[in-house]
Amino acid sequence: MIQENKTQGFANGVLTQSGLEHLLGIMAPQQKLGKDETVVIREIGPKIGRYAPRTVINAQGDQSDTTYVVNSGWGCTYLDLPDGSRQIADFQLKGDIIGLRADGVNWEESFHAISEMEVLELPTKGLNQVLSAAPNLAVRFLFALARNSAIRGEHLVNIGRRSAAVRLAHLLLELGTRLENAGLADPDGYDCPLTQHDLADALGLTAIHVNRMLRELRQSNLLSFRNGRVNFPNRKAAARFAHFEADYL
Amino acid sequence: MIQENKTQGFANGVLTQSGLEHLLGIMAPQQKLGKDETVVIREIGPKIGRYAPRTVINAQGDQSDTTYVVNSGWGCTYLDLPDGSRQIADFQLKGDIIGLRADGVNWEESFHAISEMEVLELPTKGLNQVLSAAPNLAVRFLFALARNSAIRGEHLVNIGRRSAAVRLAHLLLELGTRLENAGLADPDGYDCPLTQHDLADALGLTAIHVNRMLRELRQSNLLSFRNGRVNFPNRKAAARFAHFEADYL
DNA sequence: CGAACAGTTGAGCGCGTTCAACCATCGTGG
DNA sequence: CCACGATGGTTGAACGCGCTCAACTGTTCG
Repeated sequence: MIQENKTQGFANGVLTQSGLEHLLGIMAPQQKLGKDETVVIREIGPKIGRYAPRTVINAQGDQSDTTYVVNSGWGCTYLDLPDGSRQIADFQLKGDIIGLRADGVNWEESFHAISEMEVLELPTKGLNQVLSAAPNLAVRFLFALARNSAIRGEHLVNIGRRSAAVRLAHLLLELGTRLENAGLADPDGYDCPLTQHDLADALGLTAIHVNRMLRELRQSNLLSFRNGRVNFPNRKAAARFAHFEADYL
Repeated sequence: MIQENKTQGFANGVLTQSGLEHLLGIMAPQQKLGKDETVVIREIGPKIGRYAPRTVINAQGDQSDTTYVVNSGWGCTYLDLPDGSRQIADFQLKGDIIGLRADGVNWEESFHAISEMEVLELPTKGLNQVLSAAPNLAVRFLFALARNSAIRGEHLVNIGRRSAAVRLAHLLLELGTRLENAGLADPDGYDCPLTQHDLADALGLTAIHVNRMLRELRQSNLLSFRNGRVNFPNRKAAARFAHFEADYL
């Protein structure tokens, strides 16, 4: 039990009942768990995928018919541009869904494992049957998608209208809150596998400028990010500085 | 019939069967229309809302329990910032849904009518019942939300990684394609009720710079936007310039 | 040991901003 | 009927945030 919590994984790649229930709960905490949901999930033949850090799970333009639900680890979805740069749309943590879309619509983003990841893989084509059999599950997916849309809206505000330092602080606060909501961090900080380059690609900045802004934030005693660890020495001040309000998560 | 198509509205504020079917089709064109869908929509007591141009339909933070589906006109969802500026997350055209989310989650964006709008208003709390009665409809909502998420992803790329002129061209091409998909425009141009200020707020720019970039695009013969009309004298060149690919829509 | 990768710091440039005028159009009231 | 204020659009000048280019420092891994 303690071991399972520590790794946040399913035991030996087996889809345990408690693990699945826990995951669905985090996917959409507002929606109480229906008894049928786990049953129906199992009926559509889910697989458990494990991916090494820094591997591409699904590439831009792939004709994949898989919908993913993150169970452990950090991922990101991004778009590559012709000039070689990329833009990360959002980061995926436990309970986030990726790739759900209409049949025949190409998957125009890439999905990438940042740390080691364990994901639930569901064939998208079985979705229709799943929903008709378990309306609770349909609502759960809807809510998860709605939150995803809200997160992207907040990222748009961040990139479009905020200065580099505020942007950076906002993103690091968001990630901290999301980890907390998934039961994976406490308010004073968290382990973060992102590089400065990842942050830059998510924030529409260069890695060099991210580096400078991190120094500024550290020297202002608002937050620090060094050696894979984010710390909030004064989280209230950081939230005020970044205009961060967790309501959208 | 011709009159209805011209105004793209329901007759006299009445929810006609053909109008409703048409709207659901545009919401998620990939999904063929189930017989039960319109019936169930009617069961949850939909209203038809009409809004004058430049009015707020739903304000940031409102405890609204309404999900909207645009039937005619242009809207936008945006977030206001403490410094008085705002960021438009996306524009809503016919078939787009707004406000779908979990119970108890605040609506953290504002929804604004840009032109005169006609919207279908559905009580969000009835959603659960709707989905259990009509799984086809649930899938339709899922697909509409997934497309919305994809559009926001593309907007993130736009704002995060492209120059002002490319950004602007990309957005105007996207809006043109979306209007075409809804049967409201042809490839050479469309009527556009947006101000340069609206465009600026969507693109993370100032209205002044939008003005300059529009002049540049016009002088390059890529596209023009004057007096409420967008024209594409050379759409292929414009699409190449903007790296616009319509796959995500 | 050396290659590859992530992080760090400095100097100078340029895109998009701010500030400031000014014009055109339109609805409104004296 | 024109005066007017409000709104949207247009243009110029100068500033500054974040970029580019460049160099250098760890650290990890073959």
